[in-house]
Amino acid sequence: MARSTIADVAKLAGVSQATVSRALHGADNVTERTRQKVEQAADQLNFTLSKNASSLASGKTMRVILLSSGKLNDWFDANVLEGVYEVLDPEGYDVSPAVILGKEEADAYFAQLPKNRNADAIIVSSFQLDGTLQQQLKGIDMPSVGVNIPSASFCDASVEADNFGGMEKAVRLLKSLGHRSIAFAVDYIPTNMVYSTSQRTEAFLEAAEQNGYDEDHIDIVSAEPHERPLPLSELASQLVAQLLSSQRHPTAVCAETDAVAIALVKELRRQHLRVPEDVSVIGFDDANIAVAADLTTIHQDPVELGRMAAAKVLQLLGKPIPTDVHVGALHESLEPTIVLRETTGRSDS
Amino acid sequence: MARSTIADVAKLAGVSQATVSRALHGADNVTERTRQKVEQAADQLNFTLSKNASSLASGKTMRVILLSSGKLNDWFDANVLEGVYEVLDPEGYDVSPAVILGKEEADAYFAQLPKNRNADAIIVSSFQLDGTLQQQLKGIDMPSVGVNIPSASFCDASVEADNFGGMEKAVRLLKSLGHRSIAFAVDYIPTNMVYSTSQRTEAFLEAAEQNGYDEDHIDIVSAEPHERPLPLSELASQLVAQLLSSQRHPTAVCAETDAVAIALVKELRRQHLRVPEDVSVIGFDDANIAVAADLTTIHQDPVELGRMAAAKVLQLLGKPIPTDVHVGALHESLEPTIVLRETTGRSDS
DNA sequence: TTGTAGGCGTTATCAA
DNA sequence: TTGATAACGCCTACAA
Repeated sequence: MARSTIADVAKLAGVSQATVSRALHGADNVTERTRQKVEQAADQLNFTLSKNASSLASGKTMRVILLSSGKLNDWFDANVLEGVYEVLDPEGYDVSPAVILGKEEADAYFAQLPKNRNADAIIVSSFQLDGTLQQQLKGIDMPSVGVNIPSASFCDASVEADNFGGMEKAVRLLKSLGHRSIAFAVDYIPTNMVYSTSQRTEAFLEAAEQNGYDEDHIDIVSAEPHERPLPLSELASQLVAQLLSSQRHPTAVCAETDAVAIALVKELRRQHLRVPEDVSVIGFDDANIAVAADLTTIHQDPVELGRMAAAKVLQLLGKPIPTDVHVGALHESLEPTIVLRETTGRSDS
Repeated sequence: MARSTIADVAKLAGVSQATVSRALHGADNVTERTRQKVEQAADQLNFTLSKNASSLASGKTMRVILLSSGKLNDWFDANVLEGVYEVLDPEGYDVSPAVILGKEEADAYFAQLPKNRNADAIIVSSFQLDGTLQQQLKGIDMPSVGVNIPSASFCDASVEADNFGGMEKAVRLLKSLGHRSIAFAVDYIPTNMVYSTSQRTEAFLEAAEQNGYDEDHIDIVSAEPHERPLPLSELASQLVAQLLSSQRHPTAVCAETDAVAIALVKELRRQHLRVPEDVSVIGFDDANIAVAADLTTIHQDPVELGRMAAAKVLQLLGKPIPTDVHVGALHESLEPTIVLRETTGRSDS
């Protein structure tokens, strides 16, 4: 069955193509009677508008790109995608996910992007862009909104989970629990690409200082430099070794992510240290693995970040925004919360 | 900066539009020298082809729809998406995710689908389609491939994880461990939509029988009917109550999914039963929460399912298939494996 | 190997 | 409110 075109519908309904187009788009300047005729005809012919043809003619693609720095099955990225999809899909937008894993890929992608007007807007999730890329992003003619991007002022809008606020809460919790010496555990981060999570080390240091921890009571433990991702067990083993051999004897550790935290807990227990009795551990993210592992952690909500980002896209595109989506300033920050579970407790010492 | 068109490039390169098109598509019938000229010109003008215009002219959309029955942040669906993306993206295809959550949405979507030639192919993931929908899917002119769809013969191709084979392994494990009375735990499944996981109950029963368990040594515990998703703790509490009050005193339980299994483990421990000493628990899926919770489980690989599905799409589209992707028969089944962790052990009784 | 020209299915402008 | 008709940017016979 050959696809029918707007011309067929027009003929069947006895009107012009233009009218069909108007009717099917719910334009206001169409008689109710005409609209009905058209809709009937369209139904009969099993017709819907071709997105491609519409796009070509109108210049609107009805598509927005979601650029992720992680794979689509990463907890964070999958959740952002879900949020973005939730608000964009009902508005008739396709969301076109794209992933960019390293600096080279990013360069290649952005070099080709400005030329390519194949989307109405772009959402960039979770990585820092260097000066060149920022320029390129600015240079393209479509609105851009950043998600969890440090200093995202080069985007037209942005949302982020406040790493600093989150870390502050974690540190304050540890202080309340009586921990005198605390540590931060972090995987090695390749220098050629800065991710959102890399803010967290800085955030931890800042929070620790502000809460009265001095150099002699702070440890930063991190993995050896490595090219490809380390198995978590290997990572944890390196980190725990540093933790246990530190002269500062930390009794609590914040981890960069839940995954790192969980690996830490397992390795600590393997070394016959009790968590939380001997060592407290706090994660970051509150991914679904955190509840599975009963991990105390900092909760952020990437689905909501995605929703908000999508709302900003709509806003920048001059579209009405669904009432159930929050929308505030162009650049917004979400305050993480802390979730107490089983891996933190009072310090004995 | 106004977007430049193929005409601009043609002029600058001193060739015809047709040649530009050919050159940029890597057609073989273009002189190397010509190609270079064209590429240079394109570069200079910051030009790339417009996907929309190409699609319209060629009839190929270079887009494939991925239809999920779960949200995009569900473990299974996110992983399938990743797999699909991994193989389709390098081939120049966009993957356009769409989610359909209930029977009504499915009806609406499929009713509109046949009319809508906005993709080159469709991948349908993880739900059973009733007769009508099957007909509609058959009726459309684009290739369809199913992922984890029971009896997917109405798709042009399909891949699935073998629930029966997986369950068989789980049951055999329990038998080896000396468990005489075993149970299966399952959430209530709304009757208006059949998911892939609903095969698992059947699979369990079949496996149990074949391994010599009779009616007096098999329990199926399931939640009360409910409309909206139950909190897992609530679900677990219902299930554990049934488990512990059964006259058959099961010493091991297979769960429909990892999430159910983990909730079960927590609730059992809350009731002061030891896992695995008193009760063994096996999950299904080997999602990332399973390793976080040290859960013994049946491992399946949805990323690989996604990859294979995408490869089949390519195949159906008559495209060459990347060498690193497995491709076999049109309808294939993947055998799950069992992963031993900490929630299973010998039966004491 | 390259060029010419018609057409892909809509939208938008301008009249009517 | 509706109807002609010219774009939109590219592809693909077909011809050269």
